[in-house]
Amino acid sequence: MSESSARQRIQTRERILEAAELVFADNGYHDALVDEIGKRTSMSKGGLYFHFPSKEELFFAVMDRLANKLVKRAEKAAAKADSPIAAAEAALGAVVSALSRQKRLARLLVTQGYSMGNAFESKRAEIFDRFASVIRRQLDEAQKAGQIDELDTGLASRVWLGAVNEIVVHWLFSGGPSPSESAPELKKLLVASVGGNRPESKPVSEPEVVPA
Amino acid sequence: MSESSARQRIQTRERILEAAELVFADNGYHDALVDEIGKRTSMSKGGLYFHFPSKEELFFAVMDRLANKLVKRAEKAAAKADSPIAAAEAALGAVVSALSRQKRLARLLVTQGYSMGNAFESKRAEIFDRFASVIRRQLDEAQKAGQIDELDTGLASRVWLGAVNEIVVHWLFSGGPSPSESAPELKKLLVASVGGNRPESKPVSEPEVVPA
DNA sequence: TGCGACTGACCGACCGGTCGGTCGGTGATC
DNA sequence: GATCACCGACCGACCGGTCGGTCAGTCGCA
Repeated sequence: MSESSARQRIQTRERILEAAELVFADNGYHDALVDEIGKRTSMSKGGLYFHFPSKEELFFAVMDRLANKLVKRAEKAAAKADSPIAAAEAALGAVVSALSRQKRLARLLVTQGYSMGNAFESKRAEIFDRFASVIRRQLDEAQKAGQIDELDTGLASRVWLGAVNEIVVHWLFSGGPSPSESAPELKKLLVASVGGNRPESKPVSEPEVVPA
Repeated sequence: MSESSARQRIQTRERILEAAELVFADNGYHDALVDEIGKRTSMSKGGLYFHFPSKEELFFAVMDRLANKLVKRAEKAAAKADSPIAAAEAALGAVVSALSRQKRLARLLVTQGYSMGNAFESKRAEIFDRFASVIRRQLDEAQKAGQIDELDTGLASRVWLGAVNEIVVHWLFSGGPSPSESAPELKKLLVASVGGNRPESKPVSEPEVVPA
């Protein structure tokens, strides 16, 4: 049964990725030990190296998997909204609420990558660009619809992302308020930054909470 | 002459700090070698360890020194402005222009710290809080003066910081436009985010360029 | 019997930190 | 002003723990 064995294979990979996610999130790339990932997977180091060629590749795989999940979540939230500006808000809200619910996930995406050293740069850029372009697409639509000012939506999307990033980091490092707590006020600021709320925009409902 | 020897002492410390700044900026904490710092200082490892108790302490000293410089610069720029909201813009502009001029400095402040691992968290928090409170103070003033909306200035200052941070990182990692290039548009977005530009606010002149 | 999945002992490069030693200068003593 | 004790600054060979990665071997299934 090459069928079921293939299934088995990706299941094992998944198991490893999940364990690796935990370990990387807690310790950062450099301080994460391959042996520790092995322990959590109940698999030896050699076993891990059968499935992934290096610690670095494993880390990238973890990051890709997470970014995929989150981007999809953001896009889904955006699709449900009934106006472009609301969609942008919804996408942002979805990300914020997901990160708020899972500190580890937040740590991993937002800071732990850097501990890899300069090799992480292009990966970071790739992932953040994906998020930025989700926001950006909505802002472009909003602009076409006349909901917001003429402006550089590429820059604006990065401002939004950066804002979220900082709120999350502040929460993680300084014990600031949970991002989801600040979300309403944060959305107000960001929408105002692009000149939204023309006559008045209806408030956007929070995305419902679904397990990751 | 304990006088001149004390002077000598801090001069040597300064020499080390400068070399360390380069090496940490280029390689990140973990990939930076103490030996390399020694090479650049024309001093042996033992010599370095005479002046600093550990690699970690040396790194923190480098970060503190930089943060001090930049915060002072921001405060000076703010002091020159003639309205609170202009002061906030000026402070932000000063930081952006300093970082634009020195990629290495930008790298160090904005990303390389994380490569130290979780030990860096509190240092990062401390440094960013210092910048945030410079912005925040101005926003508080602006609010008192009725220049901007009622809002959480703590949150807003972090939004501003985060935005700058992301613009800088994007420049560093993805070869985006220089932050100083985006600065005017960026300022517009951020001022709008706090509801500035009431009747109209006069544009703020760029801080003059002085060597760091 | 062949093969994919997995084991775990082992390797060796790497690097922060140590420590015995060197040396130029300084100031007290005669 | 010569001698000497002393000290702070610095040297650099070396140590020792760590950890990513390897590989010969095992096991079970088809």
